[in-house]
Amino acid sequence: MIELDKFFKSPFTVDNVIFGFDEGDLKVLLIKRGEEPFKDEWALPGYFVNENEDLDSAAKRVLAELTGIKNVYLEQVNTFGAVDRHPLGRVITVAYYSLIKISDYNLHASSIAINAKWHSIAKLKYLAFDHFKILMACFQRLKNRVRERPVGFELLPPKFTLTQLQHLYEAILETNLDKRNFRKKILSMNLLLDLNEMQEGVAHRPARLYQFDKMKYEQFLAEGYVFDLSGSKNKSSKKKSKKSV
Amino acid sequence: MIELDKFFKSPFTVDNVIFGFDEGDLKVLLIKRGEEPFKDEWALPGYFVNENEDLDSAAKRVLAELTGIKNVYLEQVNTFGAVDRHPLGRVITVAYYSLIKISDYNLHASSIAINAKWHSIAKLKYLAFDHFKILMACFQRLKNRVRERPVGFELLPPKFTLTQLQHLYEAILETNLDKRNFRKKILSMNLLLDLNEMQEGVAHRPARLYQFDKMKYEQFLAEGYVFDLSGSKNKSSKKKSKKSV
DNA sequence: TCAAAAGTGTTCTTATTACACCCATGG
DNA sequence: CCATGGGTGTAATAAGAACACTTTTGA
Repeated sequence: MIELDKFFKSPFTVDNVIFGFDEGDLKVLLIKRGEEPFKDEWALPGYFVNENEDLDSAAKRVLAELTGIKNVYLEQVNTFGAVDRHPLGRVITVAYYSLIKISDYNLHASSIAINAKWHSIAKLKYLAFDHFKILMACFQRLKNRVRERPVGFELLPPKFTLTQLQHLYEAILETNLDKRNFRKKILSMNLLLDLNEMQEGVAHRPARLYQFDKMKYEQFLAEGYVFDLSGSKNKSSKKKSKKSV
Repeated sequence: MIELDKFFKSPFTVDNVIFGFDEGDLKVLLIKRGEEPFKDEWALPGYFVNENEDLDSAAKRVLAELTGIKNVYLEQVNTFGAVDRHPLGRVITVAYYSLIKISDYNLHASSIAINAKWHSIAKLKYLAFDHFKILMACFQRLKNRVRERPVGFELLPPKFTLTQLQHLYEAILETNLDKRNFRKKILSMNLLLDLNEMQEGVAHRPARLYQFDKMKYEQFLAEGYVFDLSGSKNKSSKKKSKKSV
């Protein structure tokens, strides 16, 4: 029988890339570090995993302590274990991302959150540790996920307009979509519930409000449905020589 | 400044799902355990990570010690850290899969390999620890990968026939493909080099041999090419109510 | 001459793309 | 009455799916 104690042991952490969507922009919740190393630099919220804690639970705990939010979309992405990734010694970190509705998040709910702030992803260039690399890995995963699963709705308020939904997809996919083609496609999936309600107080024609029909999606899933959002491209989003054969 | 020593530490391992393709069947290389726990059960090859070893290096080491093969396609999939996943105490494991050409692998090359054997994935139902779950996660990842990157070629000998290639895709995707549509599609990608050589010694019309043109693929990649193998389905592969919108 | 796998085109159907104007509201 | 974003349909093109027979070889 092997003896576990004879092997190298390391502390390990979870880091959580918390995505939110606001003002047409994809954002990530970062914390300004209060101590060395990387004091006063922006970093991903994360913490050491406890002895009796599963990885997913640890990631949820990090999120709940920071935002007070539970019951959230959470996905493990990758584990970063470069020997020198932490200046004080070896620390392995398991990266997660989660999707929250910014409206649910109350910045002043917790004391930890005092140094937390939403940042537009597009503008970020650097983070403490290897966190920028981690962020990019999670962003890439989200990009892929959003095409094949209806996870985008996790980022929107329960009632939303089709234009909001389109802007969300455009922000995540970093592309432009054609309005008519997008609407045609998304409505043809029959996953949106038309609430027969309208926007109020906007200085233009008010838009219809929709809700994601989770029940229907789960029913479709059971029938072998494949969510697939690929089309509805816009001329201006074309890259060089796409040859999707 | 934080003190790393005050946090919980755990040993951690890498497990490597080594895929191979032989006789039209997708296989995985397993080891029969020589000691408790799970003595005499089949398990994934894996081992503890050393203090000065990156995760990828550890996964490569596991593969090299077992098969003697280096320079291999390797991808990290997920990290499994359930508190009770190892009966002797907490051990976190980072799962990788690798793709090798079975012809490159010499079973008798190393002493560890004495208890190693290729198993058809389709027939497996159980493995030691949580390794069956890990295997399934890696298989699922491979399924997704193979549609969007030309990784399948890593599993074939350098020269192969179109039928071998089709059978490989069928084994990974667990579906049937239409011969004519498959050929049309794969050839239209211009990623295969026709070697103008023929199979020899087969009891039927000999097939042309092809080679994957890696140079061309990398050139296409740089131009924004998107590898996408979706079509060429066969009637008999149709599932219930596919609604790919 | 038989068995076994190689090789090959066309038609139908479905999905994707491109594109421009009128509508409803608040200020 | 103006600015702002909401809402709508059609035609052209491209991709996917269905389908059957002839060829070449070794045994």
